[in-house]
Amino acid sequence: MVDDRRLAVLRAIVDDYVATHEPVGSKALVERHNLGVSPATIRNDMAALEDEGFITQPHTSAGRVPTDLGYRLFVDRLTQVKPLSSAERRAIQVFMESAVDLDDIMVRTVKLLAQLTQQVAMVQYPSLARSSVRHIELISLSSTRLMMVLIVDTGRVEQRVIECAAPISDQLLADLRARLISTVSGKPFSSVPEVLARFAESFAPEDQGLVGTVVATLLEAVTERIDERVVLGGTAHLARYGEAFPLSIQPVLEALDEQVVLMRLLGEVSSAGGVTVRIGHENDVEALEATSVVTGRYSRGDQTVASLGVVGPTHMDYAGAISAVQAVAQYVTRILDEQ
Amino acid sequence: MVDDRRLAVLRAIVDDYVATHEPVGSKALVERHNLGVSPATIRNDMAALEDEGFITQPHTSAGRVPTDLGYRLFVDRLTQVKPLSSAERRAIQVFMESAVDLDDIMVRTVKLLAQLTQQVAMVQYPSLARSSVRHIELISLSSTRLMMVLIVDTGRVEQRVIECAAPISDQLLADLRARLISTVSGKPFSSVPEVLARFAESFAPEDQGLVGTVVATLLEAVTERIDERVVLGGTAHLARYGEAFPLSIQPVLEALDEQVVLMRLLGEVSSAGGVTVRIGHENDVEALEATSVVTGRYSRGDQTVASLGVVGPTHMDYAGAISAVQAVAQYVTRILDEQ
DNA sequence: ATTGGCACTCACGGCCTCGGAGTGCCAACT
DNA sequence: AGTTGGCACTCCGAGGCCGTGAGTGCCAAT
Repeated sequence: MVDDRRLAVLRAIVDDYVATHEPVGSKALVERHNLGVSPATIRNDMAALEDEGFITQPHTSAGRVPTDLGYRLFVDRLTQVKPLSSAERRAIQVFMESAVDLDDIMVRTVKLLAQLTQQVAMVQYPSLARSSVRHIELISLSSTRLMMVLIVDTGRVEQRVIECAAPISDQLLADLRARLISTVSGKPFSSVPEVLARFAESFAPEDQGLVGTVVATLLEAVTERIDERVVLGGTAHLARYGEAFPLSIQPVLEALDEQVVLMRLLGEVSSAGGVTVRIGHENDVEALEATSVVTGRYSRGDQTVASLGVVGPTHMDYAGAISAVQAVAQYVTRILDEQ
Repeated sequence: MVDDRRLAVLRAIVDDYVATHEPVGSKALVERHNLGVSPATIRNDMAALEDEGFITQPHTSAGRVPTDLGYRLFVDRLTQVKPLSSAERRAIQVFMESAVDLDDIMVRTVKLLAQLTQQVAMVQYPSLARSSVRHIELISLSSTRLMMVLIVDTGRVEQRVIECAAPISDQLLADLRARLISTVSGKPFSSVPEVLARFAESFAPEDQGLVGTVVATLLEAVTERIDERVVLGGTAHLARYGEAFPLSIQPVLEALDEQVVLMRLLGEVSSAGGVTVRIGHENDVEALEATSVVTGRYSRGDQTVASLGVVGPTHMDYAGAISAVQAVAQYVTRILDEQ
């Protein structure tokens, strides 16, 4: 009973604060939400919530504001994702379906996400699909060590050292090299996994272990985010919070300017398939202490391709952001599959 | 004599205002710059400059602030571009030389430019170089009208209608189509002009007019900015101007979020080879009324490839921005040529 | 456990004052 | 004519001073 109401109070505080961006007091709370109790009772609950670290007051005799911990609890326990309206879904569909190519899809996606959430949106976007193999080389370093050199048509060069269980004969190496070259060179990264699917089978059984290792290494190199890109959109939404934003938006913009940071934000996704929310200092990027990041993953076929998400102030509409990220990720996945 | 001093005064005002972002008065002016006259004289000059529309006062009994027109005059007449220090040049060289591929060059360029100017930098970057022709089709619409359909390997489709001076025989059309396909399909855009250089010559003299038209149309389509991209960097610098920035930075960010706007900014470059400066409302983008744009062009070989530039408040360091844009454009050109 | 009452706190907005920087004008000087 | 010093005037902005009101914590009563 008591605990239930406390949660309700927390939810109400978050809701109000998100809506108004102003500390919320006990009286306003009972008026706006129909909790069937008096302000005094709420005050007690608030004191308890403050003790537990979920809310805080900017100064004595001001209303309460949720802490990062408060948002965390709110997100974990209270949010029921509100599905998008059917009108929204239709709009998304139309907007996305008119995309021309991969670049266009990404640009549209980021626009869409920024629009839906009214936040800064980011879409990670493996250029895998556009790179292709120019050449591949296998060099023997010692009897059990190989170096694989992969030359991408963008001019980039990737090197890997491969440790083999058993010594490799020069002949096998030459054979493997030749067949590998003829199989993958000129092929776009995206098709390499397919092309190599049955590659090992054509070798003698005793060599398949080694071939498998080499193939696996190559696949790893190709699948890895070699040449990733992140598109950013809706940065203007940051400016909306004027002075209300804790501190200036400058550090945030600086952070978002760094590809590396964006990658990290988008990379640190929970293994679970759903949407991840990182609140305030849960982001280990210092400049983003006052922001929350909502990320999701999208895929093509049945392999995960990359992530997308939004960045906004901690006092954001989590329910909306989560459902938008989820929905957009789904649509992108669908569009990619259709292509 | 008089006019000379007035220009000196204007320059001093711009210098001071750029440095301090505060309206500059007559007394401060004579103190900081050693104009050999008294404040009263300066006041007279200021009054004249104000009459002519070069400066203005935010309110009575405040110092003067340059108008857009004032900046224009300043840029046109007074700026002597200060060359970069040799240390700067070396740093640029090192930074740029370690670029891996085209993408990397662009990312580095935009970073560099933002760093040097402490402004928002943008680099236009024709993906021409990366697109290639998948297929080309010629369809007869009437005896003198053709439709050319160009399919790019990114999946994009370009259509052009070609009006011919004389009727075209089916046979010529079929021949042209076949030879065009075999000549350009699979070729990267960048090589198409070269590949088609002597294409028309292999046709019968009486057909060369038509073939020339078709080739010209194709070249146009290929050379045109079909699939251009713009990278943006240093947006954080906008936030530096806090409230000092006329109005909020939101509209500016919004504008910069739009590829289309960026294209326009970078596209409207004076035909002259040098650096173009557009000040305040000289940009016909409304949101950028309070900003100036400095753009330059870079090239690969001897054909102009694309533009780069910076966007900042009208009270920016024009001399620095101009020289930085110029220098970076030169370096990019050099790097591209070396590749 | 909940509630009404009460005294206390403190940010915020309005109001006023005052200093100072800057101006325009005018008369005097070169 | 151009330059200069003097002078009265304007007006922004910082600082100080309330009064108000929302909000709190505590306590006694239900």
